Amino acid sequence: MASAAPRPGAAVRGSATGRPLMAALDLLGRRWALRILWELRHGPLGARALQARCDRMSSSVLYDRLRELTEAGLICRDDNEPYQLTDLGAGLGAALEPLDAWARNWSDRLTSEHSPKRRPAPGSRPRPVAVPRGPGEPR
Amino acid sequence: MASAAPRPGAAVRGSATGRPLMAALDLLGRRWALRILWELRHGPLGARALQARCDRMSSSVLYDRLRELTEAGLICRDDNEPYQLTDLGAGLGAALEPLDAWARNWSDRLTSEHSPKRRPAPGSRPRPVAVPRGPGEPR
DNA sequence: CGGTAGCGTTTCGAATACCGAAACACAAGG
DNA sequence: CCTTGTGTTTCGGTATTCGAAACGCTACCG
Repeated sequence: MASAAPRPGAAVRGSATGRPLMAALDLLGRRWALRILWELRHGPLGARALQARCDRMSSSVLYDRLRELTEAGLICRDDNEPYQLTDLGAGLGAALEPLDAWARNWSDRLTSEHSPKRRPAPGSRPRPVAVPRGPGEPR
Repeated sequence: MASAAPRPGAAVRGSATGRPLMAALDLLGRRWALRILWELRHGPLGARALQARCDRMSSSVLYDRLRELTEAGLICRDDNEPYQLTDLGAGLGAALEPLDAWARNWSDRLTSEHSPKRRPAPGSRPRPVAVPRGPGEPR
């Protein structure tokens, strides 16, 4: 049986504190979760249509995710209509864009420094940075 | 033995496409990964100090994450100095803020609609939203 | 009727990730 | 020496997550 969907305030993967960001990353970090939301951006889709768009996604995971995302209020469905995003789920898309941009930059850096093992080319290796005094702290 | 750290371009958890965002979520969605980065925002920390700040994190996972984050170029260490963020890792903090803000809003909504099971109070249930025609597509 | 095709959904064995505690190595100090 | 404090690895057990196959249902069609 699949366990309960991550909720802010309760213990989640990544930390027992239940900080909202942790809960979000727990939810979204699960396999295919984000991909499902992504596919739904284009419009409502049925379960099998979703599965078709997400190559290799198995249906058990699909339904686990659908249930979790529904409990989280990111998707919903009317009666037996196809699944669709809620306004909350749609807002998530915008919130992910900076992370997406960062990830692209990250990807560029990793791939430009010739891929082989890990050790970046001499002179271009990751430099430490002066710590910017983060404002909030995790609790 | 721990497997290789997720890299953009290679298959990762969440999708076989290796889209940068997916790889990022794979990496960051792993238990304690983000927490470690978060703790390092305050300044360099040694392994045991990190473990102390992250209650209940077991050392085996800690070192798995440290290795992964290092391979990903988000953290580094000079010789046997404490671990610290790279500029790339520090930039991630900023990229996460919108997501953090979204997560707080999400948290507020979930907790305000009296927690019980899932069905939100009548009249406040998640409404579907007109699909905003997302620009990019997954691939 | 049968059959077969599409959909939503569940079951189940196997792989993986995670945990907690113990141990190893190594350096410094008393 | 012996203790104390680091950084790190190993190991057995447990929980989570996966993928493939199966199940049930509603058409639709010959």
